[in-house]
Amino acid sequence: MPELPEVEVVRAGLVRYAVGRTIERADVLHPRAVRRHVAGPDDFAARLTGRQFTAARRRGKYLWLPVGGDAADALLAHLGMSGQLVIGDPGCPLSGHVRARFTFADFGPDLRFVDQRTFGHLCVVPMGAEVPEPIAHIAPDPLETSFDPAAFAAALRRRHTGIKRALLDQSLVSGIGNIYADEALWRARLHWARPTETLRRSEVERLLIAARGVLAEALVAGGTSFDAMYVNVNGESGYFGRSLAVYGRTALPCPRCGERVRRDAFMNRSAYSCPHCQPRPRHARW
DNA sequence: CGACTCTCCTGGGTGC
DNA sequence: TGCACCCAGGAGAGTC
Repeated sequence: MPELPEVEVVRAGLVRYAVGRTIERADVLHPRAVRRHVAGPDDFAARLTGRQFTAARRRGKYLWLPVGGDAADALLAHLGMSGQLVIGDPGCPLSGHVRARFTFADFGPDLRFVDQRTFGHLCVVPMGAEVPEPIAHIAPDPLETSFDPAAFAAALRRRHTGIKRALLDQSLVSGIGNIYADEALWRARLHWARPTETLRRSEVERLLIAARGVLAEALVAGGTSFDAMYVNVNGESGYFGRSLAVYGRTALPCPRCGERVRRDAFMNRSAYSCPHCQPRPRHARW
C-alpha cells in the first residue's frame, strides 16, 4: 500500500518522466477515478489538455503536479490502496485497471493511472497557496523540514486516543499508514493501544526517531511491496518488504527477542506487535 | 470540536 | 467445481 516512501518514489519518477512535458490528451477511463473533481471527467480533461507539468510535489501521501498556463492549477493525486502512476508505450493496449491516461505532445511515453481497487483519485485544483486547498488539513510529514517535533509531541499528548490511531491521523502527522505505524511502534517498543495522553516526552521522542528511521530506510529501499500492488513509474517494485519486523508476520519470531508476533483486530483491520517488546498497557485505548 | 464508526472497491484466498 | 464469504485499507462523511 502506498505510504510516504512509496509516494515519494513515485514523485521522483514523475520529476524525471512527466515534468516539463505538455499534455496532448487526458482520457478518463473510469469516472470514479475523478469523483473528487466535482465538475466531472470532461472538465477534468479540458483543464489539463495543452498544459505543461511544471513540477511534482508531495505532502504525506498526496501528490500534485502544478501545470503551467493562464490559471495556476495542479493535478492532485492520491494513490489510495492500489493506485499506481506508471509510464507506458502509447502504442500498447491498456491493461484492465487503467483508470486515466495522459498522452504528451512529444509523442513520448504516456502516463497511466492504474488502480485496481479504485480508492485512489485524481482531480484538478487551483494552486493558491503552498499546498492545494483540498489538502490544507494534511499535516507535514516527519521527514519534512517544516515538521515541528515539539508541536507534534504537544498535540499528541493533548489527544485522548490510542497511539496507533493518532499516527494514522493525517492531520496530526502525515505519510504514515498501517505498515509503517506498526513498524515504528515496534522500533519504539510502544504498544499500539497506549493512550496518547500518558506518553512521556522521551517516549514521543523515541517514537519520532523510530518513525523517521523506518520511513527513511524504506525510501532508500524504494518502498515496500508485497506483490505488484505498488510499483514505481517504471513498474519496478521496492524491496523494503523483506525488512519488515512485525507487519504481516503473525506467529513469526520477533527479530529482537524471538517471541511470536501477534495480530490484533484494530479498527476493522489489523495491528501487529511483539507481546514481549510491546506489552499491553494497563489502560489500553483504541 | 473531538472521538469514533461507517463506507467506498476489487480480487485473491478460504471454507463448505 | 462453485459459491458465499472474508480480508486488505486511506480518508472523508456521518454520528454522538
